[in-house]
Amino acid sequence: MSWSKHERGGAEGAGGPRGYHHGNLKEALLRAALELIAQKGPAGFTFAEAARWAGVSPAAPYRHFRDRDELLANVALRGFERFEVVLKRAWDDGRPDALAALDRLGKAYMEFARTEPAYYSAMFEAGIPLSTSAELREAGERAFAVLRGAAEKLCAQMPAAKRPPALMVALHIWSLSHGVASLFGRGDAARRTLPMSAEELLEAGVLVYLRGLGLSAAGDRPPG
Amino acid sequence: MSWSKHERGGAEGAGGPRGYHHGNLKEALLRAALELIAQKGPAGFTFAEAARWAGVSPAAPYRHFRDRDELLANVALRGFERFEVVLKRAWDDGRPDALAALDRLGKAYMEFARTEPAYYSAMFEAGIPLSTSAELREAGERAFAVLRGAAEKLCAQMPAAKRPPALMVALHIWSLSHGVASLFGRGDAARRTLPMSAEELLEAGVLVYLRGLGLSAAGDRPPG
DNA sequence: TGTACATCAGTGAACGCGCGTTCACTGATGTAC
DNA sequence: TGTACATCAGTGAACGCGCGTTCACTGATGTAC
Repeated sequence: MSWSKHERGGAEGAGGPRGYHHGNLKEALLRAALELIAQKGPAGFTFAEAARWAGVSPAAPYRHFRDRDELLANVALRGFERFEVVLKRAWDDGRPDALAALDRLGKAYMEFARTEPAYYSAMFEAGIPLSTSAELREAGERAFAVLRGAAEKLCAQMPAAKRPPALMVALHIWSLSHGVASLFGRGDAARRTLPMSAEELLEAGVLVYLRGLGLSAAGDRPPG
Repeated sequence: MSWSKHERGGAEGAGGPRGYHHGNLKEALLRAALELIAQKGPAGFTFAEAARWAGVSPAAPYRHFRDRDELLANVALRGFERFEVVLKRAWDDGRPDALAALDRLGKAYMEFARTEPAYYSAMFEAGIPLSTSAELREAGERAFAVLRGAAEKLCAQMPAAKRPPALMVALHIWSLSHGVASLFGRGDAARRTLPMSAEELLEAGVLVYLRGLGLSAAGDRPPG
């Protein structure tokens, strides 16, 4: 790896002419894919165009990725890794208390979907089988594990007699977040309009849900 | 319209040779699109292949649809219409009571997503702007109106002082349903695995949510 | 420090393919009289 | 009932295009001595 010597930005342009070797083509291709997905969705992204965008011949990408799908899967993998980091930071081990931390977690979820639509769709909407690679599946599970950890902390606050399964709680919160994000959370033309922000909608939904679980601190009057 | 004379099935095959005129090509193309979307997703579906599948020359579809997108939008339109019918039947004006009817509604939602994945992805995941046509937007709104009507009936049962906005309730239920459906509800390779059925997950989630709204009949102990 | 060499990461030309789209056309259908 | 004609819904050949993929190749880099 000689990346440190040849660190380069995205496409050709800023940085003057490059030599015969790109130096960091794999990285540049990942960024190109991200850019193209953001522009036209995971469907409208081609291997050839990624190469062009990276300023390289159409044969070059084959040195780094078997095919288009492998590149896409790598984008999704990286997306899960970032997602995990973002969610973990927001959750912050449930400090100062689980409810406040969960609120941040929801906001972070929506912010990720909004500001990284390309990652988000590679991860959840590109139809990449999780079986593509063990690495991908594990990265996805680590991201989900943050939600699950949050659910466990919440459930631990409840009296054992009326404690729901933490896994189920995590799945509910994930589903609601994903539903809000994909229906209302993005800037596409395909977006549905809404009388409130997606963040607010999600926050209100989670509060109602938690109250339903019996978490008494979770808002004592109906939200609106 | 001479369809009654020439009523035909999907692709060429059963039914013997057809004449110069197909007789019901528009219909056949819609079915072909549906079939192809089901097989390879909304991305992997081409105008030319739909024509081939309908047993017709590649130029023929242009008599019925301006381009690929218009055909896709028609699939989505028809999907919303069917979705509305299915949801309405399940809701059945809230008989015998709103909670039982809402439970049926949730099951119907999931069943539609599961048995009609092609419609479902054309409607929600193909990235077709709702602004494509007024017809499409209105069909989408009519389908959502069923959920909204259900939310209104539920809210009406609550004391006015603690009554949440029905629109918000409808959006929460829709988001949760869509989230469960798209993460766990379909047969793709991209599906996530789950320790329970998607229907059960959704039902449990809705119950918790309703309890959070203060609907006391909505299950008095935590589900699991 | 210099030289020879292996390895790596690119090139660029070529290919076959399927798609979208157009065009003048033609067979079938429906209708006016 | 029959004939002439307008309209409609197809054909099929052709085109340009961009993609995916391969191939022998070559320039740059790193390393052994």
